[in-house]
Amino acid sequence: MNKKRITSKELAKLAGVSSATISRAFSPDSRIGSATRDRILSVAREYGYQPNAIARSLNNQRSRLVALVVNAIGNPCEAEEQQLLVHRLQARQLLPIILCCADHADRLQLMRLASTYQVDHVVVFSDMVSMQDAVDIFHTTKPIIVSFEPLASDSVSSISIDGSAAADEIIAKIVGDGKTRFAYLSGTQSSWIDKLRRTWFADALAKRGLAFEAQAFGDYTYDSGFKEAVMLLHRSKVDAIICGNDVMAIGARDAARRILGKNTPGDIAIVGQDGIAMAGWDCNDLTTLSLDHVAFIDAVVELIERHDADIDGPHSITITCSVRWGSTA
Amino acid sequence: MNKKRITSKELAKLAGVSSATISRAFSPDSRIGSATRDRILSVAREYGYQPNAIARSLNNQRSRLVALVVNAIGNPCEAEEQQLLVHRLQARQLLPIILCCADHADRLQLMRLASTYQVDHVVVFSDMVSMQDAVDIFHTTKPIIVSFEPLASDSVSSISIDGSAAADEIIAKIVGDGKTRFAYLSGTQSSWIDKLRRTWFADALAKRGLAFEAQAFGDYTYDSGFKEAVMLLHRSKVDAIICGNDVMAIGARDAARRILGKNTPGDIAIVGQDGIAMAGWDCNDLTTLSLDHVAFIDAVVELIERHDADIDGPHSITITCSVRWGSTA
DNA sequence: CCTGTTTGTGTAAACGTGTACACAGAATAT
DNA sequence: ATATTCTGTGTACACGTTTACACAAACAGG
Repeated sequence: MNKKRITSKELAKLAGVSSATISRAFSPDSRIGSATRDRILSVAREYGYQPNAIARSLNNQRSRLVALVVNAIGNPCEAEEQQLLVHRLQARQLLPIILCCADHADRLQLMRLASTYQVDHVVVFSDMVSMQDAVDIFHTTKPIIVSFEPLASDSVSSISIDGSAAADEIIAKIVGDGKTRFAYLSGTQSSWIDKLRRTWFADALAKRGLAFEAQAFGDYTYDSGFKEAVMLLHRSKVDAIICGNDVMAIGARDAARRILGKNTPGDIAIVGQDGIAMAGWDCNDLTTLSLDHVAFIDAVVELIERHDADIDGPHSITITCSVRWGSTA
Repeated sequence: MNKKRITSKELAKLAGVSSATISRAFSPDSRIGSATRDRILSVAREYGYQPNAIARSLNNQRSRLVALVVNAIGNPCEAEEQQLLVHRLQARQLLPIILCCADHADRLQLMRLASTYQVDHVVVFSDMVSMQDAVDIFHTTKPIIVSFEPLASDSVSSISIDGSAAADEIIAKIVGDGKTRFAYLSGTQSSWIDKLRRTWFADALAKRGLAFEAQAFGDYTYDSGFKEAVMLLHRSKVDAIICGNDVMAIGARDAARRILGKNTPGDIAIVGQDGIAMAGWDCNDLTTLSLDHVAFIDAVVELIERHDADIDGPHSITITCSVRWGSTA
């Protein structure tokens, strides 16, 4: 049970070779006789030897650890992407370390802690961390920022997301259905990502001589979507609500139906953003500005691989959003 | 940007001390003059020095890394607990490495990889990994198994979950409402956790002279809940479905309502398990056998701390479930 | 003033790898 | 036949810390 792990030197003695040869047996492309290798591997299996990755990292200057900075784990909008990314990383023998923190100061502290572990790559999903903070903390690593905005430089790679065309499609449909009074339900007060998403819709409205009549601020949760929608609908006579994410949209839909007896899309149109799996569930069937999660994570992996191989290529990739049409708008 | 990280020896030269003193400046309880420490810390800040955690781990034999073996990240039932645990770990300066793999062989391979990193603790959430596998792979670490069943030994700690009383309450209510024909919708074919959960309800039924009339197998997803419920309701005349988790219960409810026009709880009673936040959303309002996530994670942290401090105490903790009453049963 | 303790610091070894270098022997070329 | 390459292995050091030990200086009590 609590047996100590065997080291390469001890195994060397057992196999009658030097510790260097042990190391070679575990390195695929190294000069070693195949008979020796087989013998070593067999003895290694017998004694349960595995090279110590910590020692190897120290020597190699490569830890094969990847830090993922995220807002939350439970939040479905991020979770689907996290899941995909974790799988892709693991297929490349990279281990993900999750950094997830509600408080901003704590989050920076946490990032500093992770940087101490010499992570090879950093993926920042969180819009709460500025590019500058990430670069300062991981000055040795070149972080990958998921930014919704192309801000790559020589020290940061970025993936940006363009939803303007999809937003235009959605607005066209809703306006075509005769709706004219729009509200925007933000996910956060401060985030510029939220501002950008809002702009996609605001521009589409402006093109048609319209504008948002009202705005409210939630926190990306169901409860905040519910509460803010109630207040919004009591305050003004809007007939369409664009929400910062899908979960809030579900909350808003529930509020409209339950508290005010309004149905979608007849009485009111409700639109989400993200395109999470739950949006497609029969009980939700949400119309939503949908991100292609696979393409998105493909892009992240692509950037990581370039970074790994020190390949110079474009450091910014843009993903275009599409629409998932449901029965709420 | 790609500047190399400064080492303790270099900093020592800059501060006019030896590298040992640098190390002491960063260790809270070590003999060092406070003037020296202040000077070192100030120089360190100036040059952006941080001790290399990899090197420290190699020396200390403690990595402060924790491996979390989970089934999925996106799955809400686990995600809430993962989120809580990650926060608690980070507050203790422990970094979580997520191991998440659909395929069983891959999962074992992944666990071997993580064990290579000398993780200090292992938390196995997954019911797909046997206790024996975990012990074999992490023979140096004493894994913590979340097991639903008290199987602690000197090499494994465990947290078990008892839902029998809550299941009895639920069955009492449903039978009291006049339902008699029960079906169980499992989450998996093979998992013994699923079997255990089913037993809680089966026992409660047996106490009242009843038994499950039908059984179906899904995979814990919404879609499988929907599909299996449709088949179940076409096949037999059940008027109550107990589901393996909340997400499947929502799928089953949608199927009953949409495909067969049956409403809860009048026509059919539907019960979930887990007590995820979504169960409380207005559009769901699920009756569910609910786990106290906070108590649960408290228990995990408790075991980790005991393990950390080498305190001998009971290695098994049991959490009792309660009922969340909704409008579906 | 001498002995004994405390305080602060440096020296050196250890943690477990990977790899540059050296070198012996085998294989190949001339 | 010798000269040259190639193959397989060992030796020794580096990676960046922490810490046991040694030691000088400061300080206490007699």
